[in-house]
Amino acid sequence: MSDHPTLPPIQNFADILRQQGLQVTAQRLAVLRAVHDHPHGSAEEIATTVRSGIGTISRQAVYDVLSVLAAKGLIRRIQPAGSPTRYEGRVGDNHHHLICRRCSRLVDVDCAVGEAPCLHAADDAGFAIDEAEVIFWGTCPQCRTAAPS
Amino acid sequence: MSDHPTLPPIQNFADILRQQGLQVTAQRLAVLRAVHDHPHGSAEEIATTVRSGIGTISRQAVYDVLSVLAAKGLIRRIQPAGSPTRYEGRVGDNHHHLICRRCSRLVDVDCAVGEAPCLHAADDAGFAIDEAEVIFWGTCPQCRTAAPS
DNA sequence: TCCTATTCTTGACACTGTCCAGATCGCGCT
DNA sequence: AGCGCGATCTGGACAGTGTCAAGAATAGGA
Repeated sequence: MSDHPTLPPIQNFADILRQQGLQVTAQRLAVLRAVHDHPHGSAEEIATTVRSGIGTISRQAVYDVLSVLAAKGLIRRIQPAGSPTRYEGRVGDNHHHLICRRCSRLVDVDCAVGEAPCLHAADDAGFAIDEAEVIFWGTCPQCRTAAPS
Repeated sequence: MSDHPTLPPIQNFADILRQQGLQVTAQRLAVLRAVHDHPHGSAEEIATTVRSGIGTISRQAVYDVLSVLAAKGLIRRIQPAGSPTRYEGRVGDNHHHLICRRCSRLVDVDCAVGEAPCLHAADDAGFAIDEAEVIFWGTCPQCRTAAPS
C-alpha cells in the first residue's frame, strides 16, 4: 500500500497523531494503520486486523480510537444502509461511494461534477452544513452476472 | 365498493396496495398511513403510531410491512449515521436530506442542481445504479443558538 | 523517576433488526 | 355464502452493533 521508502508508516502515523494533540499509543497506531491498509472496513474487521498486528485490543478501545480519529478528521465514517459503520483513511477529497445491494461491496467513486458541487444544498434551512454524504446504490458487475434478476 | 367522487384516505391507501398486488390488511393500511402522517419516523415510532390507531401490532409485522412497501417503492428508506432507519412517504421526487449532528433532526431538501444530477457518478465501475442517497450533515439553527461551540 | 491525566480493559447493557414456528386472515373460487 | 390456499401476523428468542461505567494501565511532562 504505502510505497514511500522515505517515510516509515509507523513514524508517519505517530507524527500525525502528535500534530492533532493526541497521545501516541500502540492501539491508536495500529488502528490508524489498519484503516489505511483495509479501507471501508467495519469496526469489527478493523479490530481483527489490529489484533493480528499487536495481539489484543478491546472492542471499546477500537470504538474510542475510531471516534477520536473521526473527530479529528483523520478518518472518515461511512454509514451505509443495513450494514455496520465503515471507516476509511482517505479524507479531504470529495469522493463518494458506490454500494452493491446484494453483496454490500463498497467502491470509491469520484464526484460526478468535479470539485464539490454536491456540498451545497438548494436551501440549507439555516443549517451549518459541514459534510455531504453521497451514496450510490446499485448492483455490482459480479452480482449482475452471477444472478441476473 | 362505492364510487364516491371523493376518496377517503383509507380507501385511497387500499387502492394503492391493490395496485401493487398486495393484500389489504388493517396493519398495512395503518402503517402506510402512519408513514405519511409522520414523515421521517423510525420503525419503533411508526409502530407506536400504529398501535394508537388499531390497538396492537407486532414488531415483526411493522418491519415486514415496511420492507414490502419499500420494495414496491411506496415508501422510502433513509438510514442516517448512528440513528435507526427512518421512513417517508414521499417517493418519486429527487429530494435529499439534511440532518443535525446534535439533535438528529431531519429536514427535506430539494436537490441542489435541479432535476437529478447527483444520480450519475463520474465512473459507475460497471454498477447498475438505481438510487443516489444524499445526506447533508450539519447543525440546525436551534442547536447553533442553544450552544454555539 | 514520579505524578497526573489520559487511555485501555473488562463486563454488562440497550437498541435495532432478524429468524422461526404456528395461528390467523384476505381473497379468489365454487 | 362457504371453502381452501397462500399470504400475512403474532410471539418469543436471538444476533449484531454500539454504548456505559469503574478500575487498571500507560503516555508524557516535571
